[in-house]
Amino acid sequence: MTERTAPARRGRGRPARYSLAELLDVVVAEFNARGYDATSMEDIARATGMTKSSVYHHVAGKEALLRLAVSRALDALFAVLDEPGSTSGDAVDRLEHVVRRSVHVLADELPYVTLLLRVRGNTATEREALERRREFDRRLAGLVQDAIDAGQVRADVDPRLVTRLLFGTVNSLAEWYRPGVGHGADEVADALVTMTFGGLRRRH
Amino acid sequence: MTERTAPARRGRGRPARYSLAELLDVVVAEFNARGYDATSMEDIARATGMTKSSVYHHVAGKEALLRLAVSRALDALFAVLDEPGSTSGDAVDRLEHVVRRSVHVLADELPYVTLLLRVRGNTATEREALERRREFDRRLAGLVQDAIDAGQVRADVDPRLVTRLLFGTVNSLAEWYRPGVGHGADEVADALVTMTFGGLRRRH
DNA sequence: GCATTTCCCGACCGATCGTTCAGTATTCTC
DNA sequence: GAGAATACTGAACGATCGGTCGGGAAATGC
Repeated sequence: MTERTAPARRGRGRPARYSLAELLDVVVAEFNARGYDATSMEDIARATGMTKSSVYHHVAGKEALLRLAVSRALDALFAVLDEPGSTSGDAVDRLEHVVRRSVHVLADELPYVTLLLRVRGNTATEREALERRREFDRRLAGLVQDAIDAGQVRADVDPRLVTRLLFGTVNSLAEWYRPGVGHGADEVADALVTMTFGGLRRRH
Repeated sequence: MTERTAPARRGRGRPARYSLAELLDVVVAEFNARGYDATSMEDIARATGMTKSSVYHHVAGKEALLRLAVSRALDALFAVLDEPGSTSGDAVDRLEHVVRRSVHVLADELPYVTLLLRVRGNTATEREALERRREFDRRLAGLVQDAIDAGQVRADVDPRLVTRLLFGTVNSLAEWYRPGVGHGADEVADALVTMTFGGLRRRH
């Protein structure tokens, strides 16, 4: 999305040790291990095997690395909303589709989404990320409202409250889900939908 | 719990501007606003109206402030497990009691629990807090297992997965719940139990 | 082989970090 | 009021922060 994930470009000078995407993978792992603020450029240099100044050859600075990372997560999440399953069909099915696909995005882009979910708003970059996240949450709330309006989700609970609980559950996956160990993303999505929609769907 | 919340002690010398508990309230608010690592002792001094060096008269250092704060949260959470409703009665009712009371603790001690949930393990203090959290989670998993063994919760989902989803939902409250605005803790607990237990309880 | 392009490094910058300390202010006890 | 006790301050500490810069290393194109 941001750049070709291939080793590097072909061209004139000395070949790079990292493509931008590869570099970002290493950096985001560091950010998540220690937290963005607690991770120094020295930490990043050590993790990449380069020196601090070499890192600055690839990116403008620490904040630019954060921007690249959270943008990747946000792009992946917003893409879910444009999928056919999110825009057509019964409202409750669209909602369930977005929930399931959000789980998969979280699993596929785990480090990037994890970083996004921890952004606090200290810098301009972080505040912009928070604003995009809020926009995403508004879209989700709209889906829940649609499902209630369609009479497919019980109406005796506040839709905004349901939205926060439902996607709070999804986001909490970032705290413990690890790809490859334990359950796969499909199983987790099944369990989550069973638990939450079991209580949300109108009995029939 | 940690100290008398009263203005200060009565005694010989100059009266203190803050009791330890009052100081901690201000500090934890700062930690949560910017994140622990991004909050400098200068920030804390400004928020309290004191100078940096005055803060050191009250506490040993920045890490000691964190330790006091997360201990308060952990003490409150563990206390829930010792309540009568958590130790007697049907297994599924004990589980529901712990969920509801955890929501209330999270609401009552919101800044402290929020801080606890964001601990990453950079220092010895943080790693000890993480270990206590893991012990708490183990106790929770035991409750879920009991409810499954008693045939009161559907057995076709992994108990550890259910535990993580269920209390992931509870913990996600820290991301948006604000006392005084929107719903009260009781309403949130009701909605959360309805949504999750609706899908968890065995149909009868 | 030589110019060009790209990548990378060592040394250093001013700012800020958490912390210390010697000293001053303010209060209580007697 | 003398003296003890507690609360607080200003200035400075070494360490580390994110970032800069000039130059050398390694590749391509001709």
